[in-house]
Amino acid sequence: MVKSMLNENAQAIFDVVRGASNHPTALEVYEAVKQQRPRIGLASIYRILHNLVEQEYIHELRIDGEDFSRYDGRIERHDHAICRSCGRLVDLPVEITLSQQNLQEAALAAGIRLETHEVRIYGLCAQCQKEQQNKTKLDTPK
Amino acid sequence: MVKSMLNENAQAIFDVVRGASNHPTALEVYEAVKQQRPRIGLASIYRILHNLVEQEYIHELRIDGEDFSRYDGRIERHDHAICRSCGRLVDLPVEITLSQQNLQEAALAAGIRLETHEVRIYGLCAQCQKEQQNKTKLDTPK
DNA sequence: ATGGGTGCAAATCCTTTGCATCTGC
DNA sequence: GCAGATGCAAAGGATTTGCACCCAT
Repeated sequence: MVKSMLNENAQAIFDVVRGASNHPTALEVYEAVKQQRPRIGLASIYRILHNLVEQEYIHELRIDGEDFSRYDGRIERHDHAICRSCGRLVDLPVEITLSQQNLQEAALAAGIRLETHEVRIYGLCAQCQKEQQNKTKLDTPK
Repeated sequence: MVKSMLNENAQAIFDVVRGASNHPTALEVYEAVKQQRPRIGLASIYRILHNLVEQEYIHELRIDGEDFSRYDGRIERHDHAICRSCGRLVDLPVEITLSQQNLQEAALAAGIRLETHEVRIYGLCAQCQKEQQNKTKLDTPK
Protein backbone atom coordinates (compact mmCIF):
# COMPACT_ATOMS: atom_id res chain seq x y z
CA MET A 1 0.00 0.00 0.00
CA VAL A 2 1.17 3.47 -0.87
CA LYS A 3 2.01 5.97 1.84
CA SER A 4 -0.57 8.69 2.23
CA MET A 5 -0.51 11.86 4.34
CA LEU A 6 -0.99 11.28 8.04
CA ASN A 7 -3.66 13.12 9.96
CA GLU A 8 -3.06 14.37 13.50
CA ASN A 9 -3.89 11.16 15.33
CA ALA A 10 -1.86 9.07 12.92
CA GLN A 11 1.07 11.44 13.18
CA ALA A 12 0.94 11.36 16.98
CA ILE A 13 0.90 7.55 16.97
CA PHE A 14 3.68 7.35 14.43
CA ASP A 15 5.78 9.73 16.52
CA VAL A 16 5.25 7.63 19.63
CA VAL A 17 6.22 4.38 17.92
CA ARG A 18 9.23 5.92 16.22
CA GLY A 19 10.34 7.65 19.39
CA ALA A 20 9.98 4.63 21.67
CA SER A 21 13.02 2.51 22.33
CA ASN A 22 11.09 -0.50 23.53
CA HIS A 23 8.86 -1.71 20.66
CA PRO A 24 5.65 -0.70 22.42
CA THR A 25 2.42 -2.68 22.50
CA ALA A 26 -0.87 -1.13 21.36
CA LEU A 27 -1.76 -0.44 24.99
CA GLU A 28 1.57 1.28 25.62
CA VAL A 29 1.07 3.41 22.52
CA TYR A 30 -2.41 4.26 23.78
CA GLU A 31 -1.12 5.42 27.17
CA ALA A 32 1.57 7.56 25.57
CA VAL A 33 -0.67 9.11 22.90
CA LYS A 34 -3.39 9.91 25.43
CA GLN A 35 -1.08 12.47 27.03
CA GLN A 36 -1.14 14.52 23.83
CA ARG A 37 -4.65 13.64 22.67
CA PRO A 38 -6.71 12.67 25.72
CA ARG A 39 -9.93 12.00 23.80
CA ILE A 40 -8.48 9.25 21.60
CA GLY A 41 -9.92 5.76 22.04
CA LEU A 42 -8.19 2.40 22.02
CA ALA A 43 -10.05 1.31 18.89
CA SER A 44 -8.53 4.22 16.98
CA ILE A 45 -5.10 3.21 18.19
CA TYR A 46 -5.60 -0.26 16.75
CA ARG A 47 -7.14 1.06 13.52
CA ILE A 48 -4.37 3.57 12.95
CA LEU A 49 -1.56 1.18 13.89
CA HIS A 50 -2.99 -1.23 11.36
CA ASN A 51 -3.00 1.49 8.70
CA LEU A 52 0.56 2.52 9.51
CA VAL A 53 1.66 -1.09 9.12
CA GLU A 54 -0.14 -1.40 5.77
CA GLN A 55 1.43 1.82 4.53
CA GLU A 56 4.81 0.60 5.78
CA TYR A 57 5.45 3.44 8.15
CA ILE A 58 6.04 0.86 10.89
CA HIS A 59 6.30 -2.90 11.37
CA GLU A 60 4.33 -5.29 13.53
CA LEU A 61 6.23 -7.89 15.54
CA ARG A 62 5.17 -11.06 17.29
CA ILE A 63 7.47 -12.58 19.87
CA ASP A 64 7.35 -16.29 20.74
CA GLY A 65 5.42 -16.74 23.97
CA GLU A 66 3.70 -13.32 23.90
CA ASP A 67 0.05 -13.04 22.90
CA PHE A 68 0.05 -9.41 21.76
CA SER A 69 1.67 -7.37 19.00
CA ARG A 70 4.58 -4.99 19.33
CA TYR A 71 5.32 -2.18 16.93
CA ASP A 72 8.66 -1.17 15.45
CA GLY A 73 9.29 2.33 14.13
CA ARG A 74 12.38 1.33 12.17
CA ILE A 75 11.40 0.20 8.71
CA GLU A 76 14.85 -0.70 7.36
CA ARG A 77 15.91 -4.34 7.65
CA HIS A 78 17.43 -5.02 11.04
CA ASP A 79 17.71 -7.70 13.69
CA HIS A 80 16.50 -8.15 17.26
CA ALA A 81 17.57 -9.43 20.65
CA ILE A 82 14.96 -10.82 23.01
CA CYS A 83 15.27 -11.60 26.71
CA ARG A 84 13.93 -15.09 27.39
CA SER A 85 12.96 -14.10 30.90
CA CYS A 86 11.34 -10.64 30.82
CA GLY A 87 10.64 -10.36 27.11
CA ARG A 88 12.71 -7.19 26.67
CA LEU A 89 13.10 -6.63 22.93
CA VAL A 90 15.83 -4.43 21.48
CA ASP A 91 17.15 -3.70 18.02
CA LEU A 92 20.60 -5.12 17.42
CA PRO A 93 22.94 -2.15 17.13
CA VAL A 94 25.41 -4.32 15.21
CA GLU A 95 24.84 -5.83 11.80
CA ILE A 96 24.71 -9.64 11.65
CA THR A 97 26.58 -10.52 8.50
CA LEU A 98 25.43 -13.48 6.53
CA SER A 99 26.12 -14.77 3.07
CA GLN A 100 23.53 -13.75 0.49
CA GLN A 101 24.39 -16.90 -1.41
CA ASN A 102 23.74 -19.00 1.67
CA LEU A 103 20.37 -17.25 2.16
CA GLN A 104 19.42 -17.71 -1.48
CA GLU A 105 20.29 -21.41 -1.36
CA ALA A 106 18.25 -21.88 1.79
CA ALA A 107 15.29 -19.99 0.33
CA LEU A 108 15.45 -22.06 -2.83
CA ALA A 109 15.61 -25.28 -0.83
CA ALA A 110 12.62 -24.12 1.22
CA GLY A 111 10.65 -23.26 -1.92
CA ILE A 112 10.42 -19.55 -1.23
CA ARG A 113 11.55 -16.53 -3.21
CA LEU A 114 13.77 -14.55 -0.84
CA GLU A 115 12.58 -11.04 -0.07
CA THR A 116 14.08 -10.25 3.32
CA HIS A 117 15.25 -11.90 6.51
CA GLU A 118 15.63 -11.28 10.22
CA VAL A 119 17.92 -12.67 12.88
CA ARG A 120 16.60 -13.03 16.41
CA ILE A 121 19.03 -13.49 19.26
CA TYR A 122 17.66 -15.00 22.48
CA GLY A 123 19.25 -14.81 25.90
CA LEU A 124 19.10 -13.12 29.28
CA CYS A 125 19.29 -9.34 29.56
CA ALA A 126 21.61 -7.81 32.15
CA GLN A 127 18.83 -7.15 34.63
CA CYS A 128 17.45 -10.68 34.46
CA GLN A 129 20.96 -12.09 34.87
CA LYS A 130 21.23 -10.20 38.16
CA GLU A 131 17.82 -11.31 39.34
CA GLN A 132 18.66 -14.90 38.53
CA GLN A 133 21.83 -14.65 40.60
CA ASN A 134 19.87 -13.30 43.56
CA LYS A 135 17.32 -16.06 43.25
CA THR A 136 20.04 -18.70 43.16
CA LYS A 137 21.50 -17.28 46.37
CA LEU A 138 18.08 -17.43 48.06
CA ASP A 139 17.48 -20.98 46.89
CA THR A 140 20.71 -22.25 48.43
CA PRO A 141 21.15 -20.35 51.71
CA LYS A 142 24.41 -20.75 53.70
CA MET B 1 11.39 -28.07 33.43
CA VAL B 2 12.49 -31.71 33.36
CA LYS B 3 10.96 -34.11 30.88
CA SER B 4 8.51 -36.53 32.43
CA MET B 5 6.77 -39.56 30.96
CA LEU B 6 3.97 -38.73 28.56
CA ASN B 7 0.50 -40.17 29.09
CA GLU B 8 -1.62 -41.29 26.15
CA ASN B 9 -3.10 -37.91 25.27
CA ALA B 10 0.25 -36.17 25.56
CA GLN B 11 1.91 -38.84 23.44
CA ALA B 12 -0.78 -38.54 20.76
CA ILE B 13 -0.37 -34.75 20.67
CA PHE B 14 3.39 -34.98 20.60
CA ASP B 15 3.20 -37.46 17.73
CA VAL B 16 0.94 -35.15 15.74
CA VAL B 17 3.17 -32.13 16.22
CA ARG B 18 6.33 -34.06 15.46
CA GLY B 19 4.75 -35.75 12.45
CA ALA B 20 3.28 -32.59 10.95
CA SER B 21 5.28 -30.79 8.32
CA ASN B 22 3.40 -27.52 8.66
CA HIS B 23 3.89 -26.24 12.24
CA PRO B 24 0.25 -26.80 13.17
CA THR B 25 -1.90 -24.48 15.25
CA ALA B 26 -3.68 -25.71 18.39
CA LEU B 27 -6.87 -26.12 16.38
CA GLU B 28 -5.11 -28.14 13.70
CA VAL B 29 -3.59 -30.36 16.38
CA TYR B 30 -7.06 -30.76 17.89
CA GLU B 31 -8.58 -31.87 14.57
CA ALA B 32 -5.78 -34.36 13.98
CA VAL B 33 -5.74 -35.82 17.51
CA LYS B 34 -9.52 -36.19 17.56
CA GLN B 35 -9.26 -38.87 14.91
CA GLN B 36 -7.33 -41.07 17.32
CA ARG B 37 -8.96 -39.89 20.55
CA PRO B 38 -12.43 -38.57 19.72
CA ARG B 39 -13.34 -37.66 23.29
CA ILE B 40 -10.48 -35.19 23.79
CA GLY B 41 -11.43 -31.53 24.34
CA LEU B 42 -9.77 -28.40 23.04
CA ALA B 43 -8.86 -27.29 26.56
CA SER B 44 -6.79 -30.43 27.00
CA ILE B 45 -5.03 -29.73 23.73
CA TYR B 46 -4.00 -26.31 25.01
CA ARG B 47 -3.06 -27.62 28.46
CA ILE B 48 -0.96 -30.44 27.06
CA LEU B 49 0.69 -28.32 24.36
CA HIS B 50 1.67 -25.91 27.11
CA ASN B 51 3.17 -28.74 29.14
CA LEU B 52 5.05 -30.11 26.16
CA VAL B 53 6.53 -26.66 25.56
CA GLU B 54 7.55 -26.33 29.20
CA GLN B 55 9.16 -29.76 29.16
CA GLU B 56 10.89 -28.84 25.91
CA TYR B 57 9.41 -31.61 23.84
CA ILE B 58 8.23 -28.98 21.35
CA HIS B 59 8.53 -25.25 20.68
CA GLU B 60 5.90 -22.56 20.39
CA LEU B 61 6.20 -20.08 17.52
CA ARG B 62 4.61 -16.72 16.84
CA ILE B 63 4.68 -15.34 13.32
CA ASP B 64 4.44 -11.61 12.63
CA GLY B 65 0.89 -10.80 11.58
CA GLU B 66 -0.68 -14.00 12.95
CA ASP B 67 -2.64 -13.91 16.20
CA PHE B 68 -2.30 -17.54 17.17
CA SER B 69 0.50 -19.91 18.16
CA ARG B 70 2.08 -22.57 16.01
CA TYR B 71 3.94 -25.58 17.34
CA ASP B 72 7.24 -27.01 16.16
CA GLY B 73 8.19 -30.62 16.83
CA ARG B 74 11.89 -30.06 16.13
CA ILE B 75 13.68 -29.02 19.29
CA GLU B 76 17.20 -28.55 17.89
CA ARG B 77 18.16 -25.04 16.82
CA HIS B 78 17.02 -24.38 13.26
CA ASP B 79 15.73 -21.62 11.03
CA HIS B 80 12.47 -20.89 9.23
CA ALA B 81 11.07 -19.58 5.98
CA ILE B 82 7.72 -17.80 5.97
CA CYS B 83 5.50 -16.89 3.04
CA ARG B 84 4.49 -13.26 3.31
CA SER B 85 1.27 -13.96 1.46
CA CYS B 86 -0.25 -17.20 2.78
CA GLY B 87 1.73 -17.59 5.99
CA ARG B 88 3.18 -20.97 5.04
CA LEU B 89 5.94 -21.75 7.51
CA VAL B 90 8.65 -24.31 6.79
CA ASP B 91 11.89 -25.34 8.45
CA LEU B 92 14.95 -24.37 6.46
CA PRO B 93 16.50 -27.61 5.21
CA VAL B 94 19.85 -25.83 4.84
CA GLU B 95 21.93 -24.40 7.64
CA ILE B 96 22.38 -20.63 7.66
CA THR B 97 25.98 -20.11 8.64
CA LEU B 98 26.85 -17.13 10.72
CA SER B 99 29.86 -16.11 12.70
CA GLN B 100 29.65 -16.93 16.41
CA GLN B 101 31.94 -14.00 17.06
CA ASN B 102 29.58 -11.68 15.15
CA LEU B 103 26.64 -13.01 17.18
CA GLN B 104 28.49 -12.60 20.46
CA GLU B 105 29.46 -9.05 19.61
CA ALA B 106 25.88 -8.18 18.69
CA ALA B 107 24.53 -9.79 21.86
CA LEU B 108 27.06 -7.91 23.96
CA ALA B 109 26.18 -4.62 22.26
CA ALA B 110 22.48 -5.34 22.86
CA GLY B 111 23.11 -6.11 26.53
CA ILE B 112 22.04 -9.73 26.34
CA ARG B 113 23.85 -12.94 27.15
CA LEU B 114 23.60 -15.05 24.01
CA GLU B 115 21.82 -18.37 24.41
CA THR B 116 20.49 -19.17 20.96
CA HIS B 117 19.36 -17.51 17.77
CA GLU B 118 17.01 -18.01 14.83
CA VAL B 119 17.01 -16.76 11.26
CA ARG B 120 13.68 -16.09 9.59
CA ILE B 121 13.53 -15.80 5.82
CA TYR B 122 10.52 -13.99 4.34
CA GLY B 123 9.31 -14.21 0.77
CA LEU B 124 6.69 -15.72 -1.50
CA CYS B 125 6.19 -19.47 -1.66
CA ALA B 126 5.93 -21.15 -5.07
CA GLN B 127 2.15 -21.38 -4.95
CA CYS B 128 1.68 -17.72 -4.04
CA GLN B 129 4.08 -16.71 -6.80
CA LYS B 130 1.82 -18.50 -9.30
CA GLU B 131 -1.32 -16.93 -7.88
CA GLN B 132 0.25 -13.53 -8.05
CA GLN B 133 1.07 -14.07 -11.72
CA ASN B 134 -2.51 -15.05 -12.47
CA LYS B 135 -3.83 -12.04 -10.63
CA THR B 136 -1.51 -9.76 -12.60
CA LYS B 137 -2.81 -11.24 -15.83
CA LEU B 138 -6.41 -10.65 -14.78
CA ASP B 139 -5.65 -7.09 -13.74
CA THR B 140 -4.23 -6.22 -17.15
CA PRO B 141 -6.36 -8.07 -19.71
CA LYS B 142 -5.28 -8.08 -23.37
C1' DA C 1 -25.16 17.29 2.90
C1' DT C 2 -21.58 14.25 2.40
C1' DG C 3 -17.76 11.38 3.50
C1' DG C 4 -14.08 10.10 6.26
C1' DG C 5 -12.48 9.63 10.85
C1' DT C 6 -13.68 8.74 15.67
C1' DG C 7 -15.32 7.12 20.42
C1' DC C 8 -17.80 3.87 22.63
C1' DA C 9 -19.63 -0.52 23.41
C1' DA C 10 -20.47 -4.92 21.78
C1' DA C 11 -18.65 -8.71 19.38
C1' DT C 12 -14.97 -11.93 18.07
C1' DC C 13 -11.12 -14.92 18.28
C1' DC C 14 -7.66 -17.47 20.64
C1' DT C 15 -6.51 -19.19 24.96
C1' DT C 16 -7.02 -20.11 29.97
C1' DT C 17 -9.50 -21.38 34.02
C1' DG C 18 -13.11 -23.34 37.35
C1' DC C 19 -15.22 -27.14 38.48
C1' DA C 20 -17.37 -31.53 38.65
C1' DT C 21 -16.27 -35.94 36.93
C1' DC C 22 -13.49 -39.77 35.67
C1' DT C 23 -9.42 -42.93 35.90
C1' DG C 24 -5.81 -45.60 37.51
C1' DC C 25 -3.59 -47.08 41.51
C1' DG D 1 -10.50 -43.33 48.32
C1' DC D 2 -7.20 -40.15 46.43
C1' DA D 3 -4.39 -37.52 43.09
C1' DG D 4 -3.95 -36.17 38.80
C1' DA D 5 -5.98 -35.63 34.29
C1' DT D 6 -10.01 -34.37 31.56
C1' DG D 7 -14.33 -32.37 29.29
C1' DC D 8 -17.28 -28.77 29.26
C1' DA D 9 -18.65 -24.24 29.80
C1' DA D 10 -17.57 -19.87 31.29
C1' DA D 11 -14.13 -16.34 31.70
C1' DG D 12 -10.22 -13.59 30.03
C1' DG D 13 -7.38 -10.63 27.20
C1' DA D 14 -6.15 -8.69 22.79
C1' DT D 15 -8.13 -7.00 18.81
C1' DT D 16 -11.93 -5.86 15.55
C1' DT D 17 -16.34 -4.19 14.22
C1' DG D 18 -21.01 -1.75 14.22
C1' DC D 19 -22.85 2.35 14.62
C1' DA D 20 -24.06 6.94 15.68
C1' DC D 21 -21.80 11.27 15.79
C1' DC D 22 -18.69 14.92 14.47
C1' DC D 23 -16.05 17.78 11.58
C1' DA D 24 -14.19 19.65 7.40
C1' DT D 25 -15.20 20.19 2.92
